[in-house]
Amino acid sequence: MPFVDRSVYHLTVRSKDGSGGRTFTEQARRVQLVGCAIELIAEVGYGLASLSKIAERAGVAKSVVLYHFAGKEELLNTLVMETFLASVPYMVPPVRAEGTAKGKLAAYIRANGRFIDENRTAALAMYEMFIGYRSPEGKRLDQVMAESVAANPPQGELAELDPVGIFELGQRTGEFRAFPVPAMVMALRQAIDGAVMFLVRDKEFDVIGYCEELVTIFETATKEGEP
Amino acid sequence: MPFVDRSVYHLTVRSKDGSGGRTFTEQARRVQLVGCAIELIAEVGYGLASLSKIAERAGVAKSVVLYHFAGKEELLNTLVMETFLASVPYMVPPVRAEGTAKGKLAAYIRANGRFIDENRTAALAMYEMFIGYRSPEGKRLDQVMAESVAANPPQGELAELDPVGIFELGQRTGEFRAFPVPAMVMALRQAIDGAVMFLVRDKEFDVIGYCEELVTIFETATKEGEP
Amino acid sequence: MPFVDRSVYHLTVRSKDGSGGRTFTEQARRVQLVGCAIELIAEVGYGLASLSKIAERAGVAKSVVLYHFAGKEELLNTLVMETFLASVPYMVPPVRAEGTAKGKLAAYIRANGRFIDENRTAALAMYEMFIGYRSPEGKRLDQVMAESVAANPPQGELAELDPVGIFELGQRTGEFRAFPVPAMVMALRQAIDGAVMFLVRDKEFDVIGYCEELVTIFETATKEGEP
Amino acid sequence: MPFVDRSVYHLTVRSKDGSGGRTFTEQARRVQLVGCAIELIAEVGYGLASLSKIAERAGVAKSVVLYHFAGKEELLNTLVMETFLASVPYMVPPVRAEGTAKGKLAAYIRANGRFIDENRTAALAMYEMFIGYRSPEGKRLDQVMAESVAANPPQGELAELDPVGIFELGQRTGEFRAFPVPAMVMALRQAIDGAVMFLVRDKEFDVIGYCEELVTIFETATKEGEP
DNA sequence: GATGAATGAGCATTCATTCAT
DNA sequence: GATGAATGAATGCTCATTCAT
Repeated sequence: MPFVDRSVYHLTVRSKDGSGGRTFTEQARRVQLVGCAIELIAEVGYGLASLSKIAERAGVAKSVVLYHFAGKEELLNTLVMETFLASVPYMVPPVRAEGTAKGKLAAYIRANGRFIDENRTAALAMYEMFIGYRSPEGKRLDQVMAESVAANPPQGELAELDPVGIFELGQRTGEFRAFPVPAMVMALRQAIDGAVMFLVRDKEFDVIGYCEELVTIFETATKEGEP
Repeated sequence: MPFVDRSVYHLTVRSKDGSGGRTFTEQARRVQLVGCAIELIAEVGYGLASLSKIAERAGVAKSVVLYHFAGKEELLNTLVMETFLASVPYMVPPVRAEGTAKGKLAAYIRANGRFIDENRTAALAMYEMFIGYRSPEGKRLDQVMAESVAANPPQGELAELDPVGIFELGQRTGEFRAFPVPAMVMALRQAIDGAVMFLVRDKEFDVIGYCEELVTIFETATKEGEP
Repeated sequence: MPFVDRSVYHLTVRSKDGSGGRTFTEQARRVQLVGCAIELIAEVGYGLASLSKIAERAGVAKSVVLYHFAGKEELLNTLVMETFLASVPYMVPPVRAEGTAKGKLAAYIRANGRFIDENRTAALAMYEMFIGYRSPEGKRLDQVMAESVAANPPQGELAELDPVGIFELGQRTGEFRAFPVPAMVMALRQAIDGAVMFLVRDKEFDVIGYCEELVTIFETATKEGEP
Repeated sequence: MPFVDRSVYHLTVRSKDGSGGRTFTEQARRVQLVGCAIELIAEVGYGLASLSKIAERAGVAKSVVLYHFAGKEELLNTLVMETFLASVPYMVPPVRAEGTAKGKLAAYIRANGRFIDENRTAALAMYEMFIGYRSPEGKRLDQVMAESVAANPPQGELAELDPVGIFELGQRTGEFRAFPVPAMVMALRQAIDGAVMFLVRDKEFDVIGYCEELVTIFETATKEGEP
């Protein structure tokens, strides 16, 4: 799982003093445990992923998990954040490289597809988290993240993970017709998540091909002059 | 919730000997409990919906739930089947009334929208089930249903809940371009489920309007001559 | 333990609808579990009294305790309230029967002694609770009770468990000298609790005799003309 | 907390070979950790005072505590012994300076009051220990100490911390009446501990004033010719 | 039909302690 | 001297299910 290797970098970067501050062992365990959590959640879903099972999968005692993470919540937060950060290098450069909204849209879909294709387990786990997670107060992951985003908006690259900017650009330049942006965003995001649903059924599913079809669908659906 | 009243009919119909066979009280309790389960799941999600809370909401003892349903599994199966059956009268007649594939596609999306719009709680619960449910063997709801469908394919009306026939018809008649049907089905189904995701955030969301936009998107996306 | 038998009466009386409302079995279990909790706390102290050990002592599964009590907190509340209520018939009538403050003071000490003498285990458990208990927010039992008393002051008999009224009466009538009442209350209450400390060391300790000595001590210590 | 500084001296004195034998660092760490334990226990009680929290308060790793003390038990023993030893210079000289039993009794109460007044945190911690502590075999602190005292009776100054000698002296000289000494000792010790209970409720409580009242109470309660 | 009672498995979390470095 | 890592036992609690009435 290339995703997990890459995440080591991010874990280190994000530690308090900016220089690491975690020992090598600690770092490795955290990565291993996050990896096990990803695998487990991808397999059995968020609801059935317990700390015991994560520990079992990692071959350590349950208390080891709680030694390295303050609680279930922190482990999960880390896992979500890791996956998000891991997707940034997939998504941002290709979108930025395109000059037109149409080009950015296609790049966005293809990049997302590539990330899912190359991080199948992590993508599945994230999907499970999105649909199954509830905070202690009962909030869904997207609600929690929406609030967190409202509190301190993502700077720079992270902001570009949201396709809303692409659609607004296209409507400003006249490339796209005058559809309601939130509806188009939802349809697009859900359609992309459909790739993960296919993966659930078939681990060998052709994610790239599916996304090419999505490019066609959303290029025609947004084109000026339609319908 | 008009949906639940209607479901009484189906519950009766589906009883083993084909003629009812459940007493009126039994029937009423099952309906009541399924209704409570729907409300609870819509509120707190599948993972946090326990039999105790369902019983509490119904104002009966926990054991009553297990008297009327063999276990949590059966209650959930019933709830899913009920909701599917409840959607049939919304979906089938409008689609049948249309002569063209394009007409059927639009009718399908609008009918589905109307069902979600008029059965918000049930639609939400179903969505939660789809994402949170795992069978005792670890299978997701769609996997279980796919296998069940494979074992004994739905006859008559139920078969028409699947949009695959519409797309195949359109490609045969030349109305639609030559896209891969499974991809288009997934994109469509996921986009429609997006209406429920909006409902999660905003109970007053304009489902009908969103579905009109989907009609536009998928009419242009399927039209011959594109892209 | 006569105390526990008596407590059945109070448990019944205190139930919501005034007529019981708990089944006989439920009532019996609650009494049994409170009894076991009292014994255990008296033996090992509050800190080491876990639900598992209470259940073990009662010969039932741990979950049985949680079936009959909402949580550890409720079990403990019940136990404290039971013991308080059980002490009322010991304390109030003898104090009321006396006309003078001096007579009431002696009656108070002797009645408290009789209660401790005849409910050694419960008295010990209460003492352990008073010194060892911390609410989830970190408050001691006397703090919690002081707040609860402030919120809705005890009516009638319960109010008479506090010796402050006796001292104030004696100072009004001129029977007692002008000592600071809170200090005298503390000294008296602590001295009476000394009987329980003796019981810890020696189960056969002569509580009644000790209390007679306390009567002498506090009669001379309060008498007008002294020192 | 002057008490802790003074305790360094005692820690050194008590080390195995009688001549010190601990390095300065070792000594300082032990003092620091005992001090942190005192603060923590005074704040949250014995039951909730864990090694982790003590270490956290001291700003060291949890394992450091176990490096300097064989286990929780040894840390606690040290803490108790320290506090006892710290009280000796408060208690012994004033009592010795008095010639009469009456004078010694008053000096004992006042000296104890001064110690509590000037070592509020330590006094509170000790009180918490007395009520909350249980040895691994289930014995209370006073039981453990009673046995330890029986095994090798305190020599010299430490013996004078017990007021029993004062009461016996007074009865021999005819200053005091013929009360049962153990009862009077208990009443006195408990009444003095009442000062700590007041401190729990109010950190600014006038300990000295309270002890003056105790002097009055116990002078009249012990005086020959009474009641 | 309905329910009160009981149960064992599982959960997240805390804790004192051990050990290698 | 100090510490990071690991661990097993224990805690309060939730849950689906069984059973006798």
